[in-house]
Amino acid sequence: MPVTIRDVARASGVHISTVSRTFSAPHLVNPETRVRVLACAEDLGYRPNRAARALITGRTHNIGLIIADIANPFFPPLIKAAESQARHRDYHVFVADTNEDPTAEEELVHALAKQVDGVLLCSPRMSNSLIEQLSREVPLVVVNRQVAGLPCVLMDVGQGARSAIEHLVGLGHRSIALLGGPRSSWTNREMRRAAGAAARNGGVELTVLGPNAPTEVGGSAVAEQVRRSGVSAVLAYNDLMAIGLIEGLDALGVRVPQEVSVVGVDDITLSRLTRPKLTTVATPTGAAGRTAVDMLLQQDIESPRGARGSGAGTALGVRRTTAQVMLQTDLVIRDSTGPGPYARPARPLAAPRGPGPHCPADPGIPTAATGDAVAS
Amino acid sequence: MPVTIRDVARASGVHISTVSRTFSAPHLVNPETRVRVLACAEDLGYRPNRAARALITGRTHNIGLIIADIANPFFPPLIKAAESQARHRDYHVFVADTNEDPTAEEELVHALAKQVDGVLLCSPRMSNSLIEQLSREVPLVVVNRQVAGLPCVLMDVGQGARSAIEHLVGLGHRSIALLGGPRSSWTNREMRRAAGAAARNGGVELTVLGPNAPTEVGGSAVAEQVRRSGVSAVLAYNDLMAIGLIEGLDALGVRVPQEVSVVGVDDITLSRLTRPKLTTVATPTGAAGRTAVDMLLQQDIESPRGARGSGAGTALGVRRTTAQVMLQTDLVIRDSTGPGPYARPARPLAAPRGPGPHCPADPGIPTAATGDAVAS
DNA sequence: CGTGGTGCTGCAAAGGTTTGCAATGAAGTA
DNA sequence: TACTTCATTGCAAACCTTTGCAGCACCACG
Repeated sequence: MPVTIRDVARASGVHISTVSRTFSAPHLVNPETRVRVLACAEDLGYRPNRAARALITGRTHNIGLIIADIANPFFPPLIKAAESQARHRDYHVFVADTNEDPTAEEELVHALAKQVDGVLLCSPRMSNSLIEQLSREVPLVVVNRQVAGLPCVLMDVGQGARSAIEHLVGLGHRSIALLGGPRSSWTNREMRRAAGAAARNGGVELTVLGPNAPTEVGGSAVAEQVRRSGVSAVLAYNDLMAIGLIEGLDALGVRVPQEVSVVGVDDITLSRLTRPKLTTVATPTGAAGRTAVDMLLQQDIESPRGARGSGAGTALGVRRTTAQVMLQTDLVIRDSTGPGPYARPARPLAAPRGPGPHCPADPGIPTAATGDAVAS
Repeated sequence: MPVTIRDVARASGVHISTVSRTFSAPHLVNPETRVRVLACAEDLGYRPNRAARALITGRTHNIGLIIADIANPFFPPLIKAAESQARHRDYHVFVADTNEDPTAEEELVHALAKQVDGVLLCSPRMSNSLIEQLSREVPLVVVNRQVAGLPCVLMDVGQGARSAIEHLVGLGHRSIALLGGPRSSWTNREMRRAAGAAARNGGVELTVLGPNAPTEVGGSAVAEQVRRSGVSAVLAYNDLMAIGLIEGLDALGVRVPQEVSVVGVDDITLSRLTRPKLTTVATPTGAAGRTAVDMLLQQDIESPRGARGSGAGTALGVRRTTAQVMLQTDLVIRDSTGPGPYARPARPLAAPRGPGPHCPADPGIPTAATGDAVAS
């Protein structure tokens, strides 16, 4: 019932190879023949069978995008950027959600392997060794994880965490909690490392609470624990947790930022809509999506896998690009952070130094950073 | 380089067909042979090529999910439910985002057509006739759109809009605005129809504002217009617009719900986290995803497309299930709606009547519905 | 011993497309 | 005229898998 290349060939009185060329190499066929074939194809409603085409060319013109949790607002901007970038290059993107489940991740890579030309692994939860192994099955680009020998796109959450801690220390907080995220998250490890260093550096105490589910409920679930710990400020693994935590604290009668300051990570749209508006480390998700697609396609074009007449020597030249890109993050100060118990009348802050913390002029509740005071 | 069935056959000293059967019909092969083949396959890291398998069986064990806007929090629960349901049936789901663009929709259906066994079209923006045409190319199930001859999953937003209007009328609002969504949205038309009828019924005035982009910015963009229109209550196309509107009104110094009441639709997670918490019409998104997958697989199993030895008579029996399922919606009253200018001291409300509007006992800002007053 | 059945395996076609090579014919060149 | 070049088209192999059919060995039964 589905109309194939053969039907078109019969209808237009040419060989199937001519029909094939009409679609995949039009310059090789006589203009008159071409229009005739195209007319017949149009007439019959012919569409090339992409599976069959993929089978012989080894290229599907699809790329797979594996996402830990599609419901996390962190990801949609990344997905959209990847899609638009891919579309420019005449590729389609298939997204798959793993529900933070490493098993599902592996399974989906296998499922996608032969139906896409490459896979973007976003914030994977599986082990590095498994990733390396899977990369032998299909070209991989990893986002938010460092894997030796594979192209990676990283967001500098270390720098972000440091800025956040420094911001809190500057506000007079001496006892800070870090709400950890999933144990297997690279971002999580980076944050712990950098936040720990920054805390030592600033001479303040850092309590790590976690791991936790990187969601609102994960955040609100630790509210009680945060209160008991007696810290005056919290850096959360992501905005969702930060927002959940604020909710949870609110329910406990603890006010943010008056009693506890909270900083998130990601700068999801939502963080501008809650009350108080969230101070957070903005991550360049769009750029990450675009970059990842570029790296994948670049590596992919070099080695058209499985094609036959690939001439001599290419078998050797499977030189993979193993570039690692690190993208900047940016602290955005809003209303969820305020002066801590050890806030001293601070010297007036210098003008924003270079590309550092960004402080939007907000007419709402003044943050400590905007309030001026006498030097100590 | 990639290892094929032939390599496994060679390594284990059997014919490729035996290898094939080891995977797709294990009971047909001698247990001893089977373990040997499996061992070799494991050894070599063999994975059946799904494209090739699909080419001959006509079944990919994938289903496509086309979504208007993945960044709209309305969709993720639907996606997740569809995925989990599909996974139970040993199917994988590929999600594609169209950015509310009908052209992208069509293109993606074509791209997916031969790589999936069926497509779920969620809140499509293209025309009914185009949908019908595409349905000849690949089995389709439509969500949030009524298309004759195709299986559809609908959410009863008409009922929802009616409840919302009645709720507002009951609170003493006489002049209500409806913030329309995308023109080509079935949901949008249904809401206008039902809200219009309910308004006439209640003897109140209904102003339709729109169409608008179904996002926060779409909502905040009409804030000024809402204020000028002088209405005391607004029913928005979805929660995102409602939240955007509340923000926009806030920026204009108009307080919600004191001066204007706002009702959304969808009950996204976010609607519980904003201040004020949003009164909204909850839609059963998870159920919709599950149902749609079920309907697709059911229709799909009946007609294994393109297989060869399909015996006699099946060509006739392509009887498609054209069931249409309508799912209930549910008004959830929170804090964004309050008494209107014509609120009369209401008689004490009767206990929640049956499965109607749901009013959670909320210790926060009392809504009009929970505040008691003297009878008129 | 012949017949029938059963359990396992191999053979080869089929699915829809791409593509190197060869064939054809026409046009251009010497 | 003979030879080359070029544009156009056809031929057939190849991609990897599934599956109906046939072959084989073996056993049991009569």
